[in-house]
Amino acid sequence: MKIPIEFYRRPDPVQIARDLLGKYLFTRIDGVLTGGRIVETEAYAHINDQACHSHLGRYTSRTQVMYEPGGVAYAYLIYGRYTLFNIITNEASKADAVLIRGLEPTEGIPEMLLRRGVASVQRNLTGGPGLLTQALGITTALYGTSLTSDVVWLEDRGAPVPDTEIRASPRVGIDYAGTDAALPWRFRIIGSPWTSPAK
DNA sequence: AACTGGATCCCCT
DNA sequence: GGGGATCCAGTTA
Repeated sequence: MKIPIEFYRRPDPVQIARDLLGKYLFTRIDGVLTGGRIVETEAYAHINDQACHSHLGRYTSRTQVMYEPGGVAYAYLIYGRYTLFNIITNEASKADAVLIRGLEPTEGIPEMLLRRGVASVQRNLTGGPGLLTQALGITTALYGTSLTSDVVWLEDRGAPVPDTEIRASPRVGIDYAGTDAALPWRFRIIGSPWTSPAK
Protein backbone atom coordinates (compact mmCIF):
# COMPACT_ATOMS: atom_id res chain seq x y z
CA MET A 1 0.00 0.00 0.00
CA LYS A 2 1.03 3.60 -0.60
CA ILE A 3 2.88 5.15 2.35
CA PRO A 4 0.62 7.70 4.12
CA ILE A 5 1.67 11.34 4.37
CA GLU A 6 2.10 11.11 8.16
CA PHE A 7 5.11 8.84 7.65
CA TYR A 8 7.04 11.72 6.07
CA ARG A 9 5.99 14.39 8.55
CA ARG A 10 7.72 12.81 11.53
CA PRO A 11 10.50 14.95 13.04
CA ASP A 12 13.62 12.77 12.77
CA PRO A 13 15.07 12.39 9.24
CA VAL A 14 17.62 9.86 10.49
CA GLN A 15 14.85 7.58 11.72
CA ILE A 16 12.94 8.05 8.47
CA ALA A 17 16.04 7.24 6.40
CA ARG A 18 16.40 4.02 8.35
CA ASP A 19 12.67 3.21 8.06
CA LEU A 20 12.75 3.69 4.28
CA LEU A 21 15.00 0.67 3.80
CA GLY A 22 12.85 -2.16 2.46
CA LYS A 23 10.14 0.22 1.22
CA TYR A 24 9.45 0.59 -2.51
CA LEU A 25 9.84 3.60 -4.79
CA PHE A 26 7.82 3.81 -8.01
CA THR A 27 7.25 6.18 -10.89
CA ARG A 28 4.73 6.12 -13.68
CA ILE A 29 6.18 8.20 -16.49
CA ASP A 30 4.47 8.19 -19.90
CA GLY A 31 2.24 5.43 -18.58
CA VAL A 32 5.11 3.08 -17.76
CA LEU A 33 5.49 1.73 -14.22
CA THR A 34 9.07 1.38 -12.98
CA GLY A 35 10.56 1.00 -9.52
CA GLY A 36 12.10 -1.18 -6.88
CA ARG A 37 13.04 -1.81 -3.28
CA ILE A 38 15.04 0.83 -1.42
CA VAL A 39 18.34 -0.57 -0.12
CA GLU A 40 20.39 2.59 0.61
CA THR A 41 19.49 6.04 1.98
CA GLU A 42 21.08 9.11 3.57
CA ALA A 43 19.56 11.59 6.03
CA TYR A 44 20.00 15.36 5.85
CA ALA A 45 18.92 17.59 8.73
CA HIS A 46 18.22 21.33 8.62
CA ILE A 47 19.93 21.97 11.96
CA ASN A 48 23.46 21.00 12.96
CA ASP A 49 24.21 19.51 9.57
CA GLN A 50 26.52 21.46 7.29
CA ALA A 51 25.95 18.95 4.48
CA CYS A 52 22.27 19.83 4.18
CA HIS A 53 21.23 22.26 1.45
CA SER A 54 18.92 24.00 3.93
CA HIS A 55 21.62 24.39 6.58
CA LEU A 56 21.17 27.62 8.58
CA GLY A 57 17.88 28.25 6.80
CA ARG A 58 19.37 28.76 3.37
CA TYR A 59 16.40 29.56 1.15
CA THR A 60 17.00 29.74 -2.60
CA SER A 61 15.22 28.80 -5.80
CA ARG A 62 16.74 25.33 -5.51
CA THR A 63 16.00 24.72 -1.84
CA GLN A 64 12.58 26.36 -1.48
CA VAL A 65 10.66 23.10 -1.86
CA MET A 66 12.50 21.73 1.18
CA TYR A 67 10.44 24.08 3.35
CA GLU A 68 7.14 22.51 2.34
CA PRO A 69 5.45 19.96 4.61
CA GLY A 70 7.04 16.51 4.37
CA GLY A 71 6.01 14.17 1.57
CA VAL A 72 7.15 15.98 -1.58
CA ALA A 73 9.98 15.26 -4.02
CA TYR A 74 13.19 17.30 -4.05
CA ALA A 75 15.04 16.53 -7.29
CA TYR A 76 18.08 18.49 -8.40
CA LEU A 77 20.85 18.30 -10.97
CA ILE A 78 24.37 17.47 -9.82
CA TYR A 79 27.68 17.69 -11.70
CA GLY A 80 25.81 18.75 -14.81
CA ARG A 81 24.81 15.16 -15.55
CA TYR A 82 22.83 13.41 -12.85
CA THR A 83 19.56 14.02 -11.06
CA LEU A 84 19.38 13.10 -7.38
CA PHE A 85 16.07 12.24 -5.76
CA ASN A 86 15.21 13.26 -2.19
CA ILE A 87 12.17 12.97 0.00
CA ILE A 88 11.32 16.03 2.06
CA THR A 89 10.41 15.16 5.64
CA ASN A 90 9.22 16.80 8.88
CA GLU A 91 6.59 19.53 9.18
CA ALA A 92 6.51 22.69 7.09
CA SER A 93 9.58 24.96 7.29
CA LYS A 94 11.76 22.30 8.96
CA ALA A 95 13.45 21.41 5.65
CA ASP A 96 14.79 17.94 6.42
CA ALA A 97 15.39 15.42 3.63
CA VAL A 98 16.32 11.83 2.82
CA LEU A 99 18.35 11.00 -0.29
CA ILE A 100 17.56 7.70 -2.01
CA ARG A 101 20.90 6.12 -2.97
CA GLY A 102 20.22 2.55 -4.02
CA LEU A 103 17.36 0.49 -5.41
CA GLU A 104 16.81 -3.20 -6.09
CA PRO A 105 14.91 -3.22 -9.40
CA THR A 106 11.55 -5.00 -9.34
CA GLU A 107 9.09 -3.31 -11.72
CA GLY A 108 9.45 -2.24 -15.35
CA ILE A 109 12.91 -3.71 -15.80
CA PRO A 110 12.82 -3.66 -19.65
CA GLU A 111 12.03 0.07 -19.62
CA MET A 112 14.75 0.75 -17.04
CA LEU A 113 17.31 -1.11 -19.15
CA LEU A 114 16.32 1.11 -22.10
CA ARG A 115 16.57 4.34 -20.12
CA ARG A 116 19.96 3.37 -18.70
CA GLY A 117 21.25 2.01 -21.99
CA VAL A 118 22.56 -1.15 -20.38
CA ALA A 119 22.09 -4.66 -21.74
CA SER A 120 21.56 -6.74 -18.62
CA VAL A 121 20.32 -6.49 -15.06
CA GLN A 122 23.38 -5.66 -12.99
CA ARG A 123 24.46 -3.23 -10.29
CA ASN A 124 24.77 -0.21 -12.56
CA LEU A 125 21.08 -0.43 -13.48
CA THR A 126 19.81 1.12 -10.21
CA GLY A 127 22.71 0.88 -7.70
CA GLY A 128 23.59 4.54 -7.14
CA PRO A 129 21.70 7.82 -6.59
CA GLY A 130 22.38 9.17 -10.08
CA LEU A 131 21.55 5.86 -11.76
CA LEU A 132 18.25 4.98 -10.14
CA THR A 133 16.80 8.36 -11.12
CA GLN A 134 17.71 7.72 -14.74
CA ALA A 135 16.19 4.23 -14.59
CA LEU A 136 12.95 5.57 -13.10
CA GLY A 137 12.76 8.54 -15.46
CA ILE A 138 13.10 11.02 -12.59
CA THR A 139 14.17 14.51 -13.67
CA THR A 140 13.97 17.97 -12.16
CA ALA A 141 10.47 18.12 -13.71
CA LEU A 142 9.38 16.19 -10.60
CA TYR A 143 10.64 18.97 -8.31
CA GLY A 144 7.95 19.50 -5.67
CA THR A 145 5.70 16.63 -6.77
CA SER A 146 3.65 15.07 -3.96
CA LEU A 147 4.61 11.54 -2.98
CA THR A 148 0.93 10.69 -2.73
CA SER A 149 0.58 11.40 -6.47
CA ASP A 150 0.32 8.80 -9.22
CA VAL A 151 3.55 10.00 -10.85
CA VAL A 152 6.04 9.23 -8.08
CA TRP A 153 5.21 7.49 -4.80
CA LEU A 154 6.41 5.00 -2.18
CA GLU A 155 4.82 1.79 -1.00
CA ASP A 156 5.08 -0.40 2.07
CA ARG A 157 4.87 -4.02 0.99
CA GLY A 158 5.52 -5.52 4.42
CA ALA A 159 8.68 -7.46 5.20
CA PRO A 160 10.33 -4.83 7.43
CA VAL A 161 14.15 -4.88 7.55
CA PRO A 162 15.47 -5.85 11.01
CA ASP A 163 18.23 -3.77 12.62
CA THR A 164 20.64 -6.68 12.31
CA GLU A 165 20.50 -6.32 8.52
CA ILE A 166 21.23 -2.58 8.48
CA ARG A 167 24.62 -0.89 8.46
CA ALA A 168 25.02 2.80 9.35
CA SER A 169 28.08 4.67 8.06
CA PRO A 170 29.20 8.20 7.13
CA ARG A 171 27.65 9.90 4.12
CA VAL A 172 29.45 10.15 0.81
CA GLY A 173 30.80 13.07 -1.21
CA ILE A 174 30.33 15.78 1.42
CA ASP A 175 33.89 16.57 2.48
CA TYR A 176 32.95 20.25 2.53
CA ALA A 177 30.67 19.56 5.55
CA GLY A 178 33.54 19.54 8.04
CA THR A 179 32.91 17.52 11.19
CA ASP A 180 29.33 16.75 10.08
CA ALA A 181 30.78 14.60 7.30
CA ALA A 182 31.45 11.95 9.95
CA LEU A 183 27.84 11.58 11.11
CA PRO A 184 26.69 7.95 10.52
CA TRP A 185 23.62 8.96 8.55
CA ARG A 186 24.01 6.65 5.58
CA PHE A 187 22.01 3.43 5.83
CA ARG A 188 22.42 0.27 3.78
CA ILE A 189 20.92 -3.20 3.77
CA ILE A 190 23.90 -5.42 4.52
CA GLY A 191 24.88 -7.66 1.63
CA SER A 192 22.62 -6.06 -0.96
CA PRO A 193 24.31 -5.98 -4.38
CA TRP A 194 22.26 -2.88 -5.25
CA THR A 195 23.95 -0.35 -2.99
CA SER A 196 26.10 2.38 -4.52
CA PRO A 197 29.77 1.68 -5.23
CA ALA A 198 31.22 4.73 -3.43
CA LYS A 199 33.00 4.12 -0.13
C1' DA B 1 27.72 39.57 -15.43
C1' DA B 2 31.34 36.47 -14.33
C1' DC B 3 33.02 32.71 -11.71
C1' DT B 4 33.06 28.50 -8.85
C1' DG B 5 32.21 23.96 -7.58
C1' DG B 6 29.09 20.09 -6.66
C1' DA B 7 24.69 14.66 -1.85
C1' DT B 8 28.14 11.27 -9.28
C1' DC B 9 29.64 8.01 -12.56
C1' DC B 10 32.70 5.91 -15.84
C1' DC B 11 36.86 5.03 -17.98
C1' DC B 12 41.67 4.88 -17.87
C1' DT B 13 45.83 3.52 -15.60
C1' DG C 1 42.61 5.36 -7.42
C1' DG C 2 42.51 9.44 -10.22
C1' DG C 3 40.54 12.66 -13.44
C1' DG C 4 37.18 14.37 -16.84
C1' DA C 5 32.45 15.17 -18.29
C1' DT C 6 29.01 19.05 -18.11
C1' DC C 7 25.70 22.74 -16.54
C1' DC C 8 23.25 25.29 -13.48
C1' DA C 9 22.52 27.34 -8.87
C1' DG C 10 24.79 30.09 -5.64
C1' DT C 11 27.74 33.62 -4.63
C1' DT C 12 30.15 37.67 -5.40
C1' DA C 13 30.55 42.04 -7.75
